[in-house]
Amino acid sequence: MANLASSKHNDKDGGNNPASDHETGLSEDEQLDLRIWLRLLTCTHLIERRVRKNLRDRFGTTLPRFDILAQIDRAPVEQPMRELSRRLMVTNGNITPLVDRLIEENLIRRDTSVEDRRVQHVSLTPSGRKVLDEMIPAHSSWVNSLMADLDKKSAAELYELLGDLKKSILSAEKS
Amino acid sequence: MANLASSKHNDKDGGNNPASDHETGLSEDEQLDLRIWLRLLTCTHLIERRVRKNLRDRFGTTLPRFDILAQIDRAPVEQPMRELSRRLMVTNGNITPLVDRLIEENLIRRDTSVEDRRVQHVSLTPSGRKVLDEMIPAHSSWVNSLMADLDKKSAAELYELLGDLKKSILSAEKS
DNA sequence: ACCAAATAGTTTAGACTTGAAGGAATAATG
DNA sequence: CATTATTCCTTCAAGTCTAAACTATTTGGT
Repeated sequence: MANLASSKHNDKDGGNNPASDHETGLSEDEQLDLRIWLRLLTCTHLIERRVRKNLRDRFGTTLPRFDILAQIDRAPVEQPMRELSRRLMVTNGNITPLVDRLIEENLIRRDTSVEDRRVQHVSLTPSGRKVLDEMIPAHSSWVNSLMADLDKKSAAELYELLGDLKKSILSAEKS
Repeated sequence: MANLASSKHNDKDGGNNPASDHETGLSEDEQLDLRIWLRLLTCTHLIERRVRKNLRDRFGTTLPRFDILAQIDRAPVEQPMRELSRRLMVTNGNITPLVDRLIEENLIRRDTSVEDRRVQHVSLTPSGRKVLDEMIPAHSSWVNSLMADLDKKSAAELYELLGDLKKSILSAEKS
């Protein structure tokens, strides 16, 4: 779901703060941050919705399953489940049933690591490889077409600024 | 979940396309688009995770419930459920049980419209008003602190570029 | 007025996600 | 070594989300 909030919250400073908005009680900067957050969510939801629909219509699969396959493919070597959950930023308990499902569909394999028997290595089957080789360029083209109106310079700037935002978030999380 | 994909997909053009990456078979622009998409997701997930945790720890509630309350508050007048689902960009069937839950908690009310009896108007109760008045500034401060390292100019640019991206997505969806 | 089409909401089945608790294996410490 | 702590994964309950089918109501075209 989204995360909507900025609103006409009561102004409690009596209008003494010149940088505050009488409707919200928030400073301009605070408002801008919230607006960024809302746009971020909007863009993410719009893209996700399109990708989900296309994955379902054209490949009969779901975004989480595709994400797992793509992440397995992305890694240089066999990776443990913990790597999947870390990279996909979801909890461990989420990965297990998704992997179960992909194994049922014969798209991936799960093998207990020889060095550490707690670890489960996950890898693509030939069948999974084949399916993914069709899905990846399709997925890329969907995203590409959604961003088609963004010129190259804007795209590069957006990429940089999102990097700055990410850094800011991570630095705030640390403290 | 995320949506990971760019990957070392096989290069099928035999290296004849000067703008393509031998590892991915994608042009630079296509790669940039995918990278933007991944960063967008990362930022969204990081912020959502923090907001969810704070809502749970400090208010014992969830993000979807907060979103509903905030969206009701945000509207100038009583709004029908369809407005909620449209603005929060979720399906209708999702809103109903969330509203049911908030009614149970005595935070909102649902009244059948007099003009059109299909329509259900949703509004805050005094209790909901009170709770929300505490949540909104808290939420704002959380987002604010996550973006603290972003200077004002960057924030303004990011906001604009996300607007451009949104426009691009919507224009692609139309066609 | 009649009736097909459209609209608002609800319900349902299936899927995903989280946080917390637990089991198995390994690492760290005395 | 023996014990404690940590790590990896699974299981579980509760909640969210979607798409599709359904009900109730209103609208539009005749």
